[in-house]
Amino acid sequence: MKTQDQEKSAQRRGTATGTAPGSSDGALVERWRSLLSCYSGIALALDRELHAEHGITMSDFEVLDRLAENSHPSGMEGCTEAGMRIQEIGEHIHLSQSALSRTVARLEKSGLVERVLCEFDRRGVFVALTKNGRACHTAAARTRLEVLREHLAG
Amino acid sequence: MKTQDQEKSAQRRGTATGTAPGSSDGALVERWRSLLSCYSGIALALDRELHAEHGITMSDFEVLDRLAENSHPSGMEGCTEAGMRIQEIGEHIHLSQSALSRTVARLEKSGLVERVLCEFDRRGVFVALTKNGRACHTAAARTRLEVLREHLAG
DNA sequence: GGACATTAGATGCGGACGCATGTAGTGTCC
DNA sequence: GGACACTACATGCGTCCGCATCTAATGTCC
Repeated sequence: MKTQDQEKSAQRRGTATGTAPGSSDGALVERWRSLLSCYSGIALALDRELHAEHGITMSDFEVLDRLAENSHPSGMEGCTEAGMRIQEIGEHIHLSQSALSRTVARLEKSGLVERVLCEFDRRGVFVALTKNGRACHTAAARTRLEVLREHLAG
Repeated sequence: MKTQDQEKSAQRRGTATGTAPGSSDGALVERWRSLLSCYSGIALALDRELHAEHGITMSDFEVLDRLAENSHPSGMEGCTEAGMRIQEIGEHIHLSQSALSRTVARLEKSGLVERVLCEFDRRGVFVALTKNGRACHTAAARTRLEVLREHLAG
């Protein structure tokens, strides 16, 4: 189906697992491994800390973070929260639409965000931080920083 | 509950979400976001491709990869497979012990690895690539490379 | 050699994910 | 204005994960 030759030549170079030819391939895999390792370590620690200290997951925090960013983008905001469309959040987060929907549901159940039906487009939903949600985000952001300081060369 | 001040000052700097004080903190968060984004994109694509083309997950592939590395570390190997202890694999992979155990079980069920009871320590298990397992790893390694080339600046 | 801590691996459990699909509400074209 | 494609979000489903715990086999100390 494919060229066995490519792999054979890789083996001939003696570096196993495709670490062979132009060296850029090997370097690519090496970069990926390093990325994976770095991410995994931090994600594990961060998820654990966020869960232990604030009862939320990394994804939960990401959503809170987007909402917090959005609500005081320039330090000037009168209304407590205008809210963001779920879709809009989705554009700034690495989560499937379904996972995002459930994450918002979870956050709502925890009282950290509010869902407000959109008047203009009744399919849509606005999501806004509650008071508790903002407090949780503030505290969790501090936790994030601590974890990053420890695990991301600081 | 905590110092609103810190967050306020962040707002004053106008960059939201803790991008404020010593700049190293903000940079740290920025690096983390970048790492997260980079990882998420690649992981999603890689997992999809591996699943579609070889019916395995990223974790499955990682295990196959460790086994393949181990079995012909210098291009010189007579015996088909000596096998690796699960524990040993665990030292080189970012997966909990339970997840690793299940991953090996999955791979065995798919006929990609064999489990051999260890004679010396009857608690232990040796895991070795089968012929199919090696073929799958070879093919999947090519897939990985393609995905990395596309998603990791290559 | 028998009691006790320790280790290797398996497994029950609940949570989060992505994919596919369902369900409203919206735009569009005739 | 009614049919039809499309959008925004929710949900059923199967899978993978980590944590806690269990089991069986070593070691260890007396």
